[in-house]
Amino acid sequence: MAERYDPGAVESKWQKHWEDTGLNRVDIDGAENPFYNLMMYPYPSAEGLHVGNVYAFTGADIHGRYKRLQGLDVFEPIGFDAFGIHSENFALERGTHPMELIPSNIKNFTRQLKRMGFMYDWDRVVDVTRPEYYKWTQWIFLTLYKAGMAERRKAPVNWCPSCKTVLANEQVIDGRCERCSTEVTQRYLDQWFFKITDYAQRLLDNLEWIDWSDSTKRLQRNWIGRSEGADIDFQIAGHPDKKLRVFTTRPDTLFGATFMVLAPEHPYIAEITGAKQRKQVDEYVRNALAMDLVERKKAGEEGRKSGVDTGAKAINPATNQEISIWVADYVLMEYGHGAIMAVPAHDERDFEFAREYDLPIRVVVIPADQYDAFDPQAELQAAFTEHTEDEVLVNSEKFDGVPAAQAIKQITAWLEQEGRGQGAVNYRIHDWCISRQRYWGPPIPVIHCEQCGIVPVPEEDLPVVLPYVEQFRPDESGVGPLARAKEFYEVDCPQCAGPAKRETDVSDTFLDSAWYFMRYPSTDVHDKPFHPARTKKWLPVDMYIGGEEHAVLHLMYSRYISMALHDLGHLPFEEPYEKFRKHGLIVREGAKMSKSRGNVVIPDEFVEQYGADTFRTYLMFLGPYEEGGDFREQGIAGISRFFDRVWDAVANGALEAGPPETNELTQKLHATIKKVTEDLAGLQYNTAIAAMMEYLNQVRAGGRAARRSEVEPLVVLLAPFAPHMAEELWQHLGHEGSIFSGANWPRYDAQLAVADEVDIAVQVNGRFRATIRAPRGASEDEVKQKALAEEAVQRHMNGKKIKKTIFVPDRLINLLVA
RNA sequence: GCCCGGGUGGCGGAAUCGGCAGACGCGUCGGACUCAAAAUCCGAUGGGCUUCGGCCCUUGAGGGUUCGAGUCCCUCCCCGGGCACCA
Repeated sequence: MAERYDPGAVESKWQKHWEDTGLNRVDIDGAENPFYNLMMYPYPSAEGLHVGNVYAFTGADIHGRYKRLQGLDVFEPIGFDAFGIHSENFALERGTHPMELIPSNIKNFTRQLKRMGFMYDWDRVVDVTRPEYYKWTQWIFLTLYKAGMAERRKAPVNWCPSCKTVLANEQVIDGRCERCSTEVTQRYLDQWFFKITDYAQRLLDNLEWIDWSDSTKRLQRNWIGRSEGADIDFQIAGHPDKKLRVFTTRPDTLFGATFMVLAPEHPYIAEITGAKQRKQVDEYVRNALAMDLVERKKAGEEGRKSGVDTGAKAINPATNQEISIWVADYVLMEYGHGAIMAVPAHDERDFEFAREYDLPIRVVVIPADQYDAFDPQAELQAAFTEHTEDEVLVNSEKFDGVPAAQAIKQITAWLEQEGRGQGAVNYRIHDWCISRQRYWGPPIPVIHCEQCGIVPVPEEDLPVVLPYVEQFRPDESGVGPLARAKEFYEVDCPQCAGPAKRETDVSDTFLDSAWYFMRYPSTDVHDKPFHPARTKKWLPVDMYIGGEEHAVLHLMYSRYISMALHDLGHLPFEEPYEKFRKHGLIVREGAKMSKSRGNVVIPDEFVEQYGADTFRTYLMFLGPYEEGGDFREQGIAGISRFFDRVWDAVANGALEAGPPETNELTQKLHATIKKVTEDLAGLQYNTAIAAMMEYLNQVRAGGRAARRSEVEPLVVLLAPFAPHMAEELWQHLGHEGSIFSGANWPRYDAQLAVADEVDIAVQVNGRFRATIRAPRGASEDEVKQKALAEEAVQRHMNGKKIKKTIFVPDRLINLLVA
C-alpha cells in the first residue's frame, strides 16, 4: 500500500471493482430492508455536469451510503431529463439534431457521474426520450384523459415569441420566459390541460403530514393560494334572468360595495352594455384584449387604472341600491368569476379606480375603539382594513358594531338564507397546460377525426413514436413542427377508419419528470409502466433530495400525477415522496456562477487534480448542505491535507490492538461517532466533517501513532464522503471485500461519549471571572467551594457577601454579591 | 406591497430548550526542517488598553426582558429568495 495517498490510483481501482462486482446493484425483488434514495435527475446539457449537479448528487449519495452502512438495502438510481425546450433550443443553436446530440450528452454525463463515485445502479437508468419510456408517459396521458382529468380547450396561454411555444404559468418568471427571458405574450390556442385545480385542496391538505423542508411546503402553499370567502350574486337591473356572480374574501364589506367591475373578457359585457356606451366599451375591450399580459401588468404597476362604464346597473343585495357596472383590465378573467364587487373604502385597487372615475366610497369597517366616535356624515375616506381582529362594522344596518371576523360569517349565512350567495373557496393555482407546439417531446397520443372527434390512440398502438424530422425548428404558426410532417399526422381514425389527423403537439417535459421515479424499479418491465410488487416494495420514495427551484413545478406536478394515478387504482400511495429535503445553491467567491461571468466551476478539472473524494468532501464542507455554500478554490487544500493525514494515520500507523490509549480518546471517539451519526441523519455534513477533523487532530496529537481501535471507526464514518479512500483503507486494515457490504456503522455508548470532568464557568455578578474543573455532576456546594477558592473570584467579590447563587449543573455558576 | 430566509473575525462558517462567542477549515504571521524553495510539522491569529497581574469592548442599528442575550420581545436598516392588479 502506498505511503502517500494517491487519489487517482485508488479511485480508478475501486470504481472498476464496484463495476466488476456489481456492488451498487440492489436486489430489486428480494431486498428485505428497502430504502429508496432519490435525487432529482439531471438535464444532460452539452456543457457536461455542472458543479451544482455534483453538489446535489454528492449530498444525496452520502445519505444513501450512510443508510447502506446502517444495513438498509439502498436503491439509488439515476436518469436523464433529456426531453424539452432546453435540449431543443440548444440543438437549434448548435445546428445538431437532438436525436444525435442527446445520446452523446448522456454518454458524457455518464462518464462524469461514474468518475464521481456515486452509488448508482447503472442497470436501471431512465432516459425519458426512449420510446420504451415515453410509451408510458403517453399511457399516463391517456389514462387521465379517459378519466376526464385531461381536456382540450381554447385558452389564453402564455406564449414565448422566442421559443415559439406555450408556457405553463410556472414557467413564466416576472412576465418572462424562464428559459430565454423573452417577454411572454398572450395567445388563444387549443391546448391540452390536466385539471390539477380539482386537486388543489388535497395538494394543500397533504402538506400537513408529508415530511418536507418547511420552505418548500410554504412555496407550494403560496402557489396553490387558497382564499376563503363567498360567492355573491348581484341582480342586474333590466335583466331579471341574469345574475352577476362575484367572489370576495370580505363578504363583511358587502355594504361598502359601491360599484362592480368586469374583466374585459367577461361574457356579459356585450349583453348588458347600454347603447350609448357601446362604442366606448367595445373600443376599451378591444384594446385590453390586444394588450398582452405584460403590458397590462406594467400599467397596473404604474398605478394607472383604466376602465369604462357599461351604463348597466346592478343591485347591491345588502343596500338594495343601484350601483354601476364597469369594465376594467385590473380584473382578471382567470380568477374567481372574472368580476368583482368593488369596495373602494377597503381595497386599494378599488380605491384607486374610484378616485380615477369619481365613484362613491363608503366606509363599512373601522377599528373597534373608534366605533363610538364614528360619524356617518363625515367625509368618507379609504380605511384599507387588512385584518379583521379589532375591527367592527359601520354603515351596515343590522350588522353595525359586529366585529368584522364575525360579520364575515353572519353575512355569508344571511346570503345563503336569502339564496343570494354562499361561502366559497378560490385557488390561485391554474390548470396545468401540457401542450407544447414543439418537436422534442413525446407526441400527445390522440387523433382528431372529423367524424368521431377526439379519439385516443389505442393502447396497443403505443408508443406514438416521435419521428425523425429534419426541420424541427418551430415557427410563428402556433402549431408544432410535427404539423409539417405529413407522414406523421396523416392517419386513419382508429374508430371509423376514415381520414384523420394525428395531434401534433407534444407534451410538457414536466410530464416526463412527474413519474420518472416510478419507472426506475421497473426499467426491465415492458408490459406495464410500473411493476406492482416492486412499486409496493420501493415506493413511495424514502428520501428525495433536490433543488428548491422545482418547488412549484416538478414537485407539484409529480404529487398531482401520483394522486391521480392512485385515485384511478394504479398506485398504492398518493404522495410520491415521503421525505423531501432541498439542498442549497453554491456560489463562487460570493457571486453566482454563470457562463457569462466565466466563473463556472468545472468538476472535471478539480476531480483530476484532487480526486473525486476530496472534491465531494470539500463541496460538503463549504456550508450547511440545505443552505449552500461559497466555493473558494483555495479551501480545497484543507480537505486534501485532512485526507493525507487520515491516510498517514491508517497506512503508516503502527495500528496496535487494544482500546484507545486514553480515556480522553475513548470519550472523544464516542462523542465523534455520536456527532457524525446525528449530523448525517440531518444532512449537516459540514459539521460532521469538522467533528472528524477534530477527532483526528486529537488522535495524532504530539505525533503519536494511532491504534486500530482509534482509526477503524473513523474510516467507516468517512466512507459516505470518501468512498474510494475508505475502501482502500478498509482493505489495508485487513478486511475482505467492500466496506459497504462488510462494515457496520459504528455504535457509540452515550455514557462514554461524555467526559468525566467538565469545565464550569464562574461568574461574579453576571461577568465571567474564572473557569474551574469539576467532576461531571458535581453538586452546587462542591462547585461553589471550588469557585470561591479561585483568586480571581475572590478579587471580584471584593469581600462582599453572596446574596444569591445561580447554578447550572456542569456548565456554570453565577455568584451574585452585594 | 405580502410571505420566507439571512446579517457573527481578513474569508467560508461553528455555537440558538438563553449559560465561557468565534468549533473546524482557509488565509496571514512567526518558528522548525532545507544550501534554498515546495511539501510537512510546531506556535500565534476578533478589536482596544495594559503597571503583563489583567481590564474593557465585540455577533447589522437602537431599545427591552433576564443573574446572564448571537439566541427571546419591540422598532428600524441592509442582503437573498418566492409571490404579486388573485378581489
